[in-house]
Amino acid sequence: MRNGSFAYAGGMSRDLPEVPAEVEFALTEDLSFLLARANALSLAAGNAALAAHGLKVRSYSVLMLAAGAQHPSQRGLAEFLRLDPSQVVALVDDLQSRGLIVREPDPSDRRANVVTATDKGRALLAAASASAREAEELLHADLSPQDRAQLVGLLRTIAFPPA
Amino acid sequence: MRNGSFAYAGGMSRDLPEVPAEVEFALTEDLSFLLARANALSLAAGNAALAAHGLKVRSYSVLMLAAGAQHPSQRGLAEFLRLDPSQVVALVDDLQSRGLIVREPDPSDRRANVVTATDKGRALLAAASASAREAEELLHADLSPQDRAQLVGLLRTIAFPPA
DNA sequence: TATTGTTATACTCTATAACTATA
DNA sequence: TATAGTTATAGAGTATAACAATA
Repeated sequence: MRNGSFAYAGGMSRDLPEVPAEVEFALTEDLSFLLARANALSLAAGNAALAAHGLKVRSYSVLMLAAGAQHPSQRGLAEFLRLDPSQVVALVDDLQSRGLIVREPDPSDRRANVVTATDKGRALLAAASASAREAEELLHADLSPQDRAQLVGLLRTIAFPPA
Repeated sequence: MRNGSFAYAGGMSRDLPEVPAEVEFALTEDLSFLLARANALSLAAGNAALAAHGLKVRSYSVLMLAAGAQHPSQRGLAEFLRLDPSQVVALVDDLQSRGLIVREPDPSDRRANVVTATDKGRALLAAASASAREAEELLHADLSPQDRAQLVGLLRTIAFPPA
C-alpha cells in the first residue's frame, strides 16, 4: 500500500537515536515523507546554528530578505515565506526593536511598509549566514556537487510549480 | 550572499497568490529554503486531502505505520516520525478512541505498547491513502517518472544520512 | 470596495520535567 | 540504574476575524 504525506517536528526535545533499527518500514520511497524528514533535519540544524546569533530560521529569513536589493513589503515577505501577514508583524517588530531592520512607508503606496536591513542588521546577517552555511553543508555532505545541483533543480520544480 | 535554512507554515489562513511576482529574490537556489517551501506545500496538500477522512498528516502517518507488518511500539513511532514520545501518546489515544488502532503490551517487554491497526483502521487507511496519493501526484505532476525517482533517491540521502 | 498593516484571540504544536511500571 | 509510557504545563507557532489608513 502506497501512501501520501507526512510531517515532523523541526526540533526534538529529547535525545533519540538517529535511525532506529527496529522500525525499518517501507516508507523510505515516499516523496512527502522524505520531504518532511529532510526538512525537519534541516530546520533543526538551522535553528541550532542560528541560536548563537539570537536568530531563528524565521527571523533569519526575514533579515536576509530585508538585506536584499528588492526591499520587500511585509505583504511580500508573507507571500514569499508562506506566512500569514499577522505573523510577519511580530517578526518585523522583533528585528526592528533590536535595530536590525527598519520599516519605511513605500512612497508609491503609503499603505505598505518597506522593510530594509540596517548596517547592524547586515553585519549580524553576515555572521549568522556563515553559521547557517556550515549547517547546510553538513546537511548535504553526502552528496556530490552534481547531485546537489540536481536536487536543487528538482526541488525547485516542486516548490515553484511552472503552472 | 548565500545562506542557510528556512521554514514555513504547512497551511495558510488567507488566500495569498502562489508565487508573488514582485518578490523574486535570489533564494531559489538554496537547498534549505526549497526544502522548507516544498514541504510546506506538500503538508498543506496532504492535510487538505486527509481532512475528509478525519485524519491529519500526523495521525495518518501513525495509522499507516500501525497497519504495517512491523507492529511498532510507541517509542518506535516517535523515533521514526521524529516526534517526542509524549506527543505520540495523544495521537495514539485519538486513533484508539475511534477504534482504528489498538494498544497491546509487548509480551517480550511489558513496558512497551505495540500499536496495531484494526480492520476498521485498515479500511479507513485504504480510503485515506487514495486521497493522499492523489494529492501527492499533483505535487510532482511536473516531474517525469525518472526525475521523480531521482529526487526520491537524493532526498533519501538527506533524510537518512549514510553515516 | 479592496488592500496593507495591525491587534486580539483561540487553537494547535512543541519542549520539558516528573511520575509509574517494568527491565 | 535505565527505559517505555504517561501526565502536566509553559511556550511557540498557526488560524481567524476585525479594525484603521490608504488605494
